[in-house]
Amino acid sequence: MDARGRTLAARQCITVMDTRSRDWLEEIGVKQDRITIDDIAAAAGVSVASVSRSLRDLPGVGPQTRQRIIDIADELGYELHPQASSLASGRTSTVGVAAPLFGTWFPSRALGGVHSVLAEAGYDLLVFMMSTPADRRRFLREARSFCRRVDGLILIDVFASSDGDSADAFFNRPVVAVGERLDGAASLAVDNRLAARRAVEHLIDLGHERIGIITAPERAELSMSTSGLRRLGYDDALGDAGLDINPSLVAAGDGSIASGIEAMSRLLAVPGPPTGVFCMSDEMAFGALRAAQNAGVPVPDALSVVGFDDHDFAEALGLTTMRQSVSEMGMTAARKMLKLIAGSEPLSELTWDVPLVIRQTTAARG
Amino acid sequence: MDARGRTLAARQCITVMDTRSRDWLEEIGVKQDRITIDDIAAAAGVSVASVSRSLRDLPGVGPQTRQRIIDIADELGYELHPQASSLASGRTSTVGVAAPLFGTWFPSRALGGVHSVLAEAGYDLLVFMMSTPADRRRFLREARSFCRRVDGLILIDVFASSDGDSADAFFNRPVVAVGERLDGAASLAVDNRLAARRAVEHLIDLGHERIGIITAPERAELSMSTSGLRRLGYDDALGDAGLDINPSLVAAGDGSIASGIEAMSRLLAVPGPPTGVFCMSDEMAFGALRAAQNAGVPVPDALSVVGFDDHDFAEALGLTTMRQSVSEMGMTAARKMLKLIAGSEPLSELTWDVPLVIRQTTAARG
DNA sequence: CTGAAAGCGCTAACAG
DNA sequence: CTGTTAGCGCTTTCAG
Repeated sequence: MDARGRTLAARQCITVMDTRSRDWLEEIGVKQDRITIDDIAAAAGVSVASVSRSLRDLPGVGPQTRQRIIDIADELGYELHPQASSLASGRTSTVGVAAPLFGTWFPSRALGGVHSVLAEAGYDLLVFMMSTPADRRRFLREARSFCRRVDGLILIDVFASSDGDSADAFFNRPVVAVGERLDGAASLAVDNRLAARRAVEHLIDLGHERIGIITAPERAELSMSTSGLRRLGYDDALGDAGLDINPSLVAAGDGSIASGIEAMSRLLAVPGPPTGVFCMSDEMAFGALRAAQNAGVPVPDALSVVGFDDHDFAEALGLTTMRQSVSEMGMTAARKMLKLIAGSEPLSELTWDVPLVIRQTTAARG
Repeated sequence: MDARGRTLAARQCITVMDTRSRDWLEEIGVKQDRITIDDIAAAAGVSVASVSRSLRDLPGVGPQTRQRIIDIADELGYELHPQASSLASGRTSTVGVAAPLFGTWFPSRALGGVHSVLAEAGYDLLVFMMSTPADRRRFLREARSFCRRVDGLILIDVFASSDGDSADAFFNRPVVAVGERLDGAASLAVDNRLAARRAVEHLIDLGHERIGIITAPERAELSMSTSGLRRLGYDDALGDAGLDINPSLVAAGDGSIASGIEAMSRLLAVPGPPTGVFCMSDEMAFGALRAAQNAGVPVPDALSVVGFDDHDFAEALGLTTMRQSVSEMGMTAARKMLKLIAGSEPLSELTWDVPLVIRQTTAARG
């Protein structure tokens, strides 16, 4: 350790220990920068085994001995060395979270939920972001070594092809998937088809008959992606109501506001324009709202819009939408992970409810 | 290892090894689940030291020996045990990122930038989220043990009081702060005062004289927070232009869209309402835009609005704003961290430029 | 209830 | 260029 490091370590001690304990440390011959379990054992006059047991609330230590050890460790500012502990025990006290893109609403929100419960349980979070296809390949390549660093893996909104091993076999760790079902993983998924159907039925109930849809992109890798399922829900609702599916009322977006603006503009330009529109994401719905405004089409008087997500902005903008409660999904996923790690539960597939939240962008057909 | 674990490990091997290598493994007596450096050494007929050197591109191994070792490791699907490596070397190949709230735009975006460069450099990311004051306390309490798990710490948008140790001394690791200056840390900060001044000057240049401001909350802990500095910039601009600072044109928001709506509504109700408004965040600006729309005040004809952030939505909504390029800030911070870890650079304070981006919500006073 | 001792898998001197 | 060896700091049988 260089001079600078030494100084820093010394300063740090000042924060942690009072004068008495520092003197004491020297008295008992501890001069190192880093306090180890041996120091505590020496200071307490016991073996390292007893220290380890005491500090981890394991049985096999007398009450007064234990308390003394804890007090001393406290006073000396002892801190467990995570890597050493992990090497010896095989546990890591860390869970991995892989998600497509943290700069994006859904995964960020979910990550927040996951973190809040895991932090409380004393787990750290190792993150792996997959924005690009290259990242996805990298993940597959590095996944196994990544997984050695964690006790479990939470996959947010990531698809894993099921050819070959199931998820827990491949990663050799318990895994919980949020947003999608996954073979060999506990999952927390949304019934996208049903939810979309409900959204469109809301429009139908309001008396709308020319109902458009702004779609999100398909994922080529998957036979039935979120987008595809939501599209089926749209078809279901229209079909059940005896309404035709009009291809000119289907506009493709890419998930962004800008694409929502563009798609809505196209829809508004159709000969018989829709009086109601279902958007596969709130962001596109925001765009749709803006396009309507630009075109002078009053919402909800001349146009009803329903979104999907319940994005943070949805309430303020009065958007009627399907609520995903992503943060809560994250928390639930984290709790499930904790149980899986403890080995106290089997895998399970939970379908997350997506209620309709009616606000100000939908109204009965004028 | 229980039966289930054993099975999984076996299945996993199938993915990684072809038949030949599996037979070979048994031949040379390897029967464990986890392949260690010793197995590679045995298989290659060399010492573990040579394996370690070869795999880490360290000098001191003959070219053909090295290649043979690499091939064998590859064939056997050898994977470094991170904790063991870390325990022995003292390095962790991980950097910590602490931020207030990942569900929020600024930190999420920054995290994305940080991750992209760190991932490429082979570092993992350990995250620590501080949404609540309780989280902040927890961070201070656990920071030192958290830091043992990382080679460096990136603080996004977190304030640390400077009483007591400087940052690198306290954490005993290199730290880079993004968003704020911090004693003992490299920093990447924005000149909030100057940027706000520029925003308001833009309005002044456009001929506006009654210029309102929608403020973000102060942080009680700090004498001069982001919000306070931006307010000073507003005062600077008005002062220099010889315009009065009218307290009734100052409306407080909390950063949210909803608060922006409310604040703008208040401003619009003032006897001499502003013709231009500077919002301390884009989100509040979105709210302001909506309030104007609700009130039938055309933007930018009767009201100019300038925000601060260049939020993802700003472009689509045509908002004139001060661009922070948060993702790039994150990338720059990460690169700086890499250099600090390598020990090749001193701390530095970089002031990040915040250019004005003129879009459609500002225009000359009509 | 307590201690001794054998590792966990890898790195890094130090010899040869 | 290569091998030997002594740890890194903690956990966990196994004895006592």
